[in-house]
Amino acid sequence: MMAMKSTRIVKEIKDRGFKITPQRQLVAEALEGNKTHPTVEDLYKEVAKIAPTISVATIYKTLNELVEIGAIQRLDVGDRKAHFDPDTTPHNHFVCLRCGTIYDIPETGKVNEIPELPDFKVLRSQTIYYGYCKKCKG
Amino acid sequence: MMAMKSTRIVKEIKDRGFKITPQRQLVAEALEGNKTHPTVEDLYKEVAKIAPTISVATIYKTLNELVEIGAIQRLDVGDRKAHFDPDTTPHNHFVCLRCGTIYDIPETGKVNEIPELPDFKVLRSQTIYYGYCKKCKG
DNA sequence: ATCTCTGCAAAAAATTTGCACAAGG
DNA sequence: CCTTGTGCAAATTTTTTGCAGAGAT
Repeated sequence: MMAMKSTRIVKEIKDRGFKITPQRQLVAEALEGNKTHPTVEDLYKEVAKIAPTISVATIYKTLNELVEIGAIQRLDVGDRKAHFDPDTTPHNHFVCLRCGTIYDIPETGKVNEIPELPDFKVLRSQTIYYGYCKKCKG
Repeated sequence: MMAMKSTRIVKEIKDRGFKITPQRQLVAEALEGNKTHPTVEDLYKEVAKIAPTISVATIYKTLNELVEIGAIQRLDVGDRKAHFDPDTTPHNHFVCLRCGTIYDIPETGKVNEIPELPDFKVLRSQTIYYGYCKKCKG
């Protein structure tokens, strides 16, 4: 039996009636508070340190569940890999075109305002800025 | 020899010193003024009607070139397929979560404003709205 | 001739699926 | 037991790459 830290994500898994398995626990812990916007591979490597027999398929399944229940969000920045963000509150992202790092950008109020679009029911929005970060623009 | 319509995209290909081949001409024509945000497959099918021997690899190569020279833009909306948009002027997109249709949303001024981010050199931004379109929200 | 571009096929990368078995109520 | 979840492997899907030959100056 492993130590069962009860994180926010773990709680959301429970609330939705999913079982807390060691695998889900580890994926949840790897994501909780994680600001690096990891890919599936990143998370797989991270979790595999502790549970070396876990399979990538389980990571994919778990992540898809977490996205479906709204515990985390998927982030597509154009590198053809899914990134995952445990922060589901309104905020934006900056992607460095040179090093690929994804930074959180606090919402400005203006940008995150959802305009009234007569023919659409808008549920959420997502703004991505592209450019060069401090490390790379020099 | 085919009819060589000189579209904006064709012009940008020329200006960059690339040759205007029948394949590039057809991909350019398929994109010019296209508001449907087609995928590679969409474009392949479209172009293959006229040039049945064209290969998907050529479509990919052409599209990547066009994106690199800034003649068109790549659009990632979360369905794990690249979409392409010949409109490179500032505007946003709405993605219907039910039918997957991508709609153009005119810029509001507010949303497309790029905030001053001290540690970043912002080159462009991209806002995507998610929800249900008129056809699907009923 | 030379340089570029295309088509084919193979490879690579990312993600999903099917199924037998394990785990836990 | 019965349901749910895992791991493995295979299958799918999307995209890239290598190379020989075609085409255009």
